[in-house]
This record gives sequence, C-alpha cells and structure tokens, in this order.
Amino acid sequence: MNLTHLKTFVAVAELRHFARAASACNVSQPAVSHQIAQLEDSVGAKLLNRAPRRVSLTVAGEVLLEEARRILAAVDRAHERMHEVSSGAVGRIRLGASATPGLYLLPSLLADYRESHARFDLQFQIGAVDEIAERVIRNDLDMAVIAGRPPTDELRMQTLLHDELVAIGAAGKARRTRTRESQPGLDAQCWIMREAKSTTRREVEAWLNRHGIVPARTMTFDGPDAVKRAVTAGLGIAIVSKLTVEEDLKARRVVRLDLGFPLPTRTVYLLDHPHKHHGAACSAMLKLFSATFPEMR
Amino acid sequence: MNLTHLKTFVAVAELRHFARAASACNVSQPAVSHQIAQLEDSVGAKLLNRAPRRVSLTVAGEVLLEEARRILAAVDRAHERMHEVSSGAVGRIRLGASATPGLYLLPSLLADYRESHARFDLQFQIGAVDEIAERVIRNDLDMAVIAGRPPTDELRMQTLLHDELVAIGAAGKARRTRTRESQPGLDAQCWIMREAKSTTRREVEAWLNRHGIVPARTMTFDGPDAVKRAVTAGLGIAIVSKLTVEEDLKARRVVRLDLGFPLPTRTVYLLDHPHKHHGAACSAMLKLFSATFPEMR
DNA sequence: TTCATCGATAAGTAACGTTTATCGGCCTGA
DNA sequence: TCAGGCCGATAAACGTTACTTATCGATGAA
Repeated sequence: MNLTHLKTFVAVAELRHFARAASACNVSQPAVSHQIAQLEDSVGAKLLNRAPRRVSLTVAGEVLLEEARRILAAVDRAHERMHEVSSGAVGRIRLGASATPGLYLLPSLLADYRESHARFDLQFQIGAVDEIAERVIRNDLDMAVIAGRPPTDELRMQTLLHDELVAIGAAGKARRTRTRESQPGLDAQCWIMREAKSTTRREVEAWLNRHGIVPARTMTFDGPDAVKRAVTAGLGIAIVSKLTVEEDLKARRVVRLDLGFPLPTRTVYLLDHPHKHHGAACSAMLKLFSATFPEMR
Repeated sequence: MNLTHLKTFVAVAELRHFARAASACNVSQPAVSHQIAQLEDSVGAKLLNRAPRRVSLTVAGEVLLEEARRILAAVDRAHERMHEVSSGAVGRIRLGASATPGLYLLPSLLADYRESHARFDLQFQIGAVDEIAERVIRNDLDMAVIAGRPPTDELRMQTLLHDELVAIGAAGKARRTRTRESQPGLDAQCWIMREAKSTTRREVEAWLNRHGIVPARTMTFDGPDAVKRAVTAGLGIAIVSKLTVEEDLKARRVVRLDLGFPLPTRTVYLLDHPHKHHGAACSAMLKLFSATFPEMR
C-alpha cells in the first residue's frame, strides 16, 4: 500500500468510475485498474463491486476510504507545514549564551529580533560555557554567544566584538580611582570572583597568577550581577567585563580601578555547528548579528 | 513523498545513523541516502544535519518527523482495520425487506443472527418492494427479502420459501368459515386492502380481476398488521399472506374463509447484487438463510 | 599516521508503473 | 435484434524508479 494506491482509490470511490478517476489522476484507465487490483491484494479484501455501469464500495472499501482520507489529509498537512517551514513563514531558533553576553549584550538584540520576526519561536537560555557549547554540538541549541574561547574546536566561531576586562571597586572608596595599587595592596584586597565555571573567573585567575598576585581573601558570587552588587556594597574589588559595568560606571555606582598591570581583553564569539543547515529563523538571527557587529563582517 | 521515504526518514531520525537505519529497513546504506535526498528534495528543505559521526535533525526535520509519525500511525491503523474487516472480526450487513417477510419472517431469524454474530453491525429496514430493490441495486443495502417477484431483473434472486395467500374474516362471523361464498356475496363484501405499492395488494387485485370479482367497497390499510386489525374489527374480509396470520388463526382472532377459488401462492425471495463481494457479515447471513430455508439449498 | 567509520556517489540491474492496443461484457437505441 | 458505445480487464512494450555492489572522501580514534 502506498500513497498512489490510496489517491487512486479515493478518486475511484468518489467518482464511482474507473475511467473518470483515471483522468482525474492524469493516468490511463488501465493504470487505475492496476492500482486498485494491487491495493485489493495488499489489504486482502475486495474494495469495489464492479457491477456493469455501476461501481460501488464493499464494506472493506468503505472502511478503507475513511482511513485513506485520513492518511491523505495527514500527508497534505505535512506538506503544508513543510512549506511553512521552508518558506520561512514559521521557524524556531534556540539560542544559548554564557552569563556576560546573555545578560548584557543580547537582551536588546533579542528584543529587536522578536519585534521584526514575531512569527518565529525564539528560545533563549543562559548557562555555563561548557554546557552551552555541548548543547550546540548536540544540536540542542542552534547557536550560542559566549565570551572567550570555547572548550572545543568542533564548532564554528565567529567574532562578534572584543571585550575588555576592567577592575572595579566601590564608589565610596573613590580615592583609589586612577591610582596605581601596589602589589601588596592588591594581595590584601578582598577579591570578588565569579563562580568556578565562569570564563571570566578563569581569565581573572590567569591574570592574577601571571602577575604573582595571591589574594588574601576571595569571595565567590554567581553571575556578574551578584559580583557587582558585592563590589557596590564594599565587600571588595573585582575584575569584570566592561560590558557588564558600563552603565554602573556612568552612574558612579562603581568606580574603575587602575591596578598597574594591563588587563586582558577577550573576544565574544558566536558559536554554531559547521555542518548545520540553518532554517529561516536562524538565518535571520545570523543576519541580525552580522548587521549589529561589524567585526563579524 | 511516499511512505517508503517517510519510513526511512523516521528510522534515520530515531537511530540518528544512516547505516543502522538501512539495516533496520532491510536495505543498503546507499538506498537510505538516496531516499533521504529525495525526501529533502520533495519537501524543499534539508531535514538532517550530517555532521561527522553525528546526524541530527533540522527544524524542518523535526516538524516532518512529527508529521511522518502521524502519517505512518494512520497507515498502521488502516492496515489494522482492514485486517479486522477481512478476517471477519468486524462487519456490517444492511438488510432490507418488504413488509410481510420483514414483520413475520425475519425478526426471529435476525435475533438468532444477532446472538451468534454480536460483533457485526446489523442494520435492518422495511420498505416498499420497489424502493428496497432499488437500494440493493445502488448498494445502499446488501440484500433484501421480499415476497413476490421484484420489479427488476438486475438482482440475483434466491427462493427462500413458498407462501400461500389466505382469505380471512372476523372471528365473530364464524358461520362463514369453510363455507363457499357465492360470487355476488364476494362482490358485496368490504375488501380490506394493503397500500397501493404492496405486492400483496397487486396479487390480490390480479386474483379478483381474474375471477371477475368487483368489490363494491374497499378500504386500504398500511401494512399487514393494520389489515388484520381491520378484519378483526369486522370491517371486512381480506386476502393476506398466510405467514402473517398463522398465530391469529390458531388463536381464533380471525377465521379462514373459503372463497371458492384457489388463492395464489407466491415465492419469498432473497435478493442480492450479482456482482457484489460479500463481507463476513453478509456471508454469515447467507449461511443462516440457507440453513433456515431448505428451499434455498 | 594508520585504520575504522560513515555518508555520498557511480554504475549496473531488477522491479515497478504506465502506456497503447485490445478484449469481453453489457446496456442502449434505431 | 443487432450495431454501436461504454466500461473495466488484460497483454505486451516501454520508461522510470529504486535497489544493489563497489568505491570515494572526509573524519575521528588508536
């Protein structure tokens, strides 16, 4: 039993006429006879009574007609949905991000996207870099934005922008602003750090290590917002992404510190799967990224 | 797009592996590649991401997987139902009858049938002979039982039994029983007749005509029951099928009259369509008829 | 680097569906 | 009553389709 059999059968059942069904299906009459004969063989029952000048349905034929209509309707529906998908009328994008770009870079961009592509289903998720990259590899996510190099080379990386790290302290201790901290002073600070899996934390630790700074005290907070709050509250100093504190520096909620050594910069990458065929929703997102970030070219 | 495409695609999507899908479908791996390529062409979208060592679904693929499962489930369901029908696990019979056999011959037989074939849908309908025969021709009915020859030769006729007509009168006028009525006496009777389209009525009219009896008064009643009630109430005499009055004669509700001329007999036929393929339910009914009526052989 | 895995590709072959031509049955109308 | 037309079945030839085996190229693992 295949779809041609069913289409032919439905035509014959509705027209009650082999030859007319044949022209309706754009085939010759013997082809219809053959199709019906095959179908009857495959279901093991006569479907049609061939009385002279009168074709009628057997019980089996009526049952099969009902089912055939159901099947063909399901096929039509499938074609319709595929057309919607391939024409870009509907779509879905599952975007991931690490905390810094997810909280400070993407929200406004996603708002633009949602506005101009309301018909697409937009899913967004923030997570640790490793987890996000793994999900892109497994195709649980379509693409992801992360700060710093991902832990894998399986994915395509496109540069979105370059991000600086900056040192910040509480606004109340403004006297230190623009003042070089001596290294013992840096050791003595309480360093506010991101959670263990954070890229920022790894970069900060590498920097501290590189300059022989051994913090006397550290405190760990989950996410850039929590780090900022801790700094604002005077709990210590921190090295954070400039992206996360531009507003706060302007508003003088925190002040920038000059630690005496240059702080690293890092790259914000867009990750996606090199072998993946992007649908309309993903292509639109790529286009938006490329329009927003000249670096991406 | 055909069912093979969909089955192959579902196998690949579930196993996420072309070669394993191939062996699951009992075909070679290139056949699977080919099927998927064709399917992607026919829906106009890539369905699978072929990353090295990792096959995953595109958005279009996920949509189609959903639809393909729906379609294949509908096909399975169709096969199941067809199997039920052709194995005789389910069935349907639409039986028609004219008034006399429908009211006096079939009810007990249908009770037997329903008891031994509860799984079959039994539909029964009483109507005028012309209408019933037409419905059998159009395959609105599977078969029918009628008294007397049908108005068409398009249908197969099988003899069930021979039925006598008998003349009856009200029980109170018992003196007439077994007494030859003179012909003027017959003319003078009020004749209770069946409705115009009744076979019985036509036979009675032919008989009256043949013997030169011209009823002075006639009354028409719809159906054999109404005729009997009219006779019982003393409204007149009637010629009716013996089938309809056997009980009433025994119970002395009516008496049999001897009108001096032999009354005709007629045959009760089973009608069905000569080109029709009977399902299990109809075959069972034919078997029951043939067991019940030795005439049918 | 070498080997194994995996999907794509090529070429040959087998199977299938469709076509034209024709048959046989049946109904219709002169 | 017979000729003509309608209708579905059948036969043979043809073209297409879908499968097979063999092989390639790319990729990852040992």
